[in-house]
Amino acid sequence: MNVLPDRPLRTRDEARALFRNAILDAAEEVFAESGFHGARIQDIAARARIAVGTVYNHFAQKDDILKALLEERSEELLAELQSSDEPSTSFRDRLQACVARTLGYVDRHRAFFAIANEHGLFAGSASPGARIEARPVEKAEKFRAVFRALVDAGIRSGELEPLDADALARFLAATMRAFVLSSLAGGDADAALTVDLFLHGASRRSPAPGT
Amino acid sequence: MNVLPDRPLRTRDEARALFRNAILDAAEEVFAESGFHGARIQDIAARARIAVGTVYNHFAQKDDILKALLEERSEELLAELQSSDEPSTSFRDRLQACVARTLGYVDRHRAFFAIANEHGLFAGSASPGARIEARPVEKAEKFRAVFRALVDAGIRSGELEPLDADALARFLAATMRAFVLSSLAGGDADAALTVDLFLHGASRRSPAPGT
Amino acid sequence: MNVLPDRPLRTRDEARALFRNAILDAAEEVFAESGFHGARIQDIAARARIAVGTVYNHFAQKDDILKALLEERSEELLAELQSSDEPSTSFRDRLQACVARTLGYVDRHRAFFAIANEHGLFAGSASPGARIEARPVEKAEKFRAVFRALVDAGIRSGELEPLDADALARFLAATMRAFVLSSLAGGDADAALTVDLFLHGASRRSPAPGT
Amino acid sequence: MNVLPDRPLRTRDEARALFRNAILDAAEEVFAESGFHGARIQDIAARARIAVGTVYNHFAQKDDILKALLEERSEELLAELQSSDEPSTSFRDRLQACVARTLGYVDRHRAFFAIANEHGLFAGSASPGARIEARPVEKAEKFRAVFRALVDAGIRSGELEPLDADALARFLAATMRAFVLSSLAGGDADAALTVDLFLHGASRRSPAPGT
DNA sequence: TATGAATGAGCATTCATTCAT
DNA sequence: CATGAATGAATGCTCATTCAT
Repeated sequence: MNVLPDRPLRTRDEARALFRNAILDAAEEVFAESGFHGARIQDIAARARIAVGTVYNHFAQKDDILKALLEERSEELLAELQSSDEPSTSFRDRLQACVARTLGYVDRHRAFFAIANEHGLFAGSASPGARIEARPVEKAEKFRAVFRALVDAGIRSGELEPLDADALARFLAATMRAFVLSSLAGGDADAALTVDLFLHGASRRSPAPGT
Repeated sequence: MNVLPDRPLRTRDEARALFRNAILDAAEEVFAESGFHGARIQDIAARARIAVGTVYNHFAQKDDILKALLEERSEELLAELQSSDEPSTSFRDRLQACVARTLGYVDRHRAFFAIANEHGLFAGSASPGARIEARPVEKAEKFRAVFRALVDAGIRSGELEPLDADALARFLAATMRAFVLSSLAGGDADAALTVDLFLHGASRRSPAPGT
Repeated sequence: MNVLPDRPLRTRDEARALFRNAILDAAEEVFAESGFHGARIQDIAARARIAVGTVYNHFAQKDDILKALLEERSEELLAELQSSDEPSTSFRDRLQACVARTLGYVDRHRAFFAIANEHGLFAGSASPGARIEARPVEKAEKFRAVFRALVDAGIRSGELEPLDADALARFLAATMRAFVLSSLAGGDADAALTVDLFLHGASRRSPAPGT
Repeated sequence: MNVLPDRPLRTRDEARALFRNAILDAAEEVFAESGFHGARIQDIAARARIAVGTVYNHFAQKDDILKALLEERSEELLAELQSSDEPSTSFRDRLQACVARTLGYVDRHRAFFAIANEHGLFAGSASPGARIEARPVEKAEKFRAVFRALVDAGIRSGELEPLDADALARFLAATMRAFVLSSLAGGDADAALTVDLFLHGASRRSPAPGT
């Protein structure tokens, strides 16, 4: 076992956290590669360079690994989104910052997003079988809340059409998801384009002269 | 077993097709309820009121049931979308017809969509583990092609902004997906609103008077 | 697999019963050799010359095998004891017949008795851990009832001292158990001696002349 | 950990003995509650308020805890039985003292007896799987010896019927076991009745007048 | 020596697949 | 071809035991 290479361990809790993290990191990769059901605890343990039993010293069940993964990684992203939101700036700028930050996080945690999407974190999956109990849904709620808040602000400031805020929030989530997936699939993902499409749609703005 | 109650069977093939369909229908429900991995062949057989062995007389492996399901159901939808597309009408009308037809199909095949979403048919999942081999991806390609064709037509006719057609197609797929999911979740899904957001985005169009 | 060698199987139920019995027989041996916890399903399956999965086609859990074993074998013994009881004969004869029958059954089902004793069937174990749920206890109750009935008859007929019938029944069970165990351990077990000790105890009856 | 609260520890050995005893006491309870196989080292350690590793500083294997428990507790009882045996008194009195002492010990060590019975200390279990190696049997031998000695004395003094001494010893053990179990189960256990049944059996002594 | 986390062999149970009827 | 019981590889989880601190 060599989760903790060089520096001597300070505290017991520090060591625990290292193991826990090694497991989560390994699980992130294995889940992303094989899906939740296809992932074997043994694979996760092997990838983390620890024994199977050790996994169970940190998580009571396989489910709990997934839950912790979704919970903690998305909490990170949420924190990043919220901490960096500048309510004073224009709505468009806030939106673009949000998109850019998300795309950045995606780039650093491709595996997590692959999993998160499969489990409807970003925009609800419709299949109950894909969800592991209710917890992930709570997380999804938080994301929805972030989008909803953004959209509300936009409506209040008059920058967004005063439509059904929930529908707009869903539309925003979907638009972002589309470009996040494109980015995951190896494509380019342009925050400016994303925001532009969300704001102005795909229709021609400046009609060709002489039309 | 009683898949085929009243009318006497004409041909051998007719009987085979009835079994095959009963299996696919059962699988659609069971997959939607429990996810692909959670679904047991036995459950599918039971739902179809046939024996386990019979399932294997029609499909070599569990995977093949899913593949056939995605293949055939989406072929249906594709056919419906293409057959009803009136190239002569305005782009907006074609688009709205497409959205309306899709929402209608969703309503008749909720279970199929739940599955299709999980397997990235409509807008690619990023997790390889969630996909069952490569076939579904081919189907997804066909959907992309439909959207792509629509978008191309829109660009050519000058009704859409001449942006990256792939990006626009993805944007269209995502927008539709958002409202399809909302519809699946029991919400209202308005074809007109969908099209509107796709075309003009969420930003305020007619500034409040006196702004 | 060869649970059912020669004669062709008549009915489906007949085949089921053969498997079920093969499993119970195998389990009887394995449990007796290794104890319940030491016995592995695989061992039972191997001894029955069937696959592990087949065991689970007949019993939902390991526990259920033990329960069925105790239940069915003791029901057999109970039936034998009751069916052969001649209420018209003298108490002593009835008692002796009961003991003799039991010793005979023991001889034919040594393994079962080893298990039954471990699980308190015959005279309650005091350790809750050794018992598998409550069912065996119900069986034990039935045995107690048989002894109790015998003892009651003895008291009524005036052949037994009118003491606490429960205590007498316990005493009878214990006496029989002692000789059953002795018989299991390979010793001689004499029905007449058993009955004699139960009836007259160990003290000297006819004092040596000149004492 | 606080096995040794107040008084300062004299010697190293004294400390060792305290730990050892704490473990045995804890094991006695846990074994009695869950059976040997159901008991986890961790449970025993927790009950003793020490760490798992500490258990292994005192006992090399789980088995050894059980062995020591049976060994030492039964040695205590044996010592008590032997030390208090007055060879000069009448056989019946010696017997009754023996029974009374045993019942007293049972009352103070219910858990031990639950275990001892399960492991055939008092009157051999027939299941090899229930036994943990050969040691407990040696202990059982000692008990048998005590009963055997008592019975021999009885025969020699002419107070017992000169039957097979082993059979009589087994009969005595069984009789005592029956009342010990009754006592464990919460019933009354009467030393006088026990002795009486052993000596004179259950049959009517003073025929109803006029018979 | 006490500690308690790491270890991994071991086992019950599941379920896709086969095949005799 | 339908049937459904048999099959056995695969996997989650447990827990006695070890060992670095």
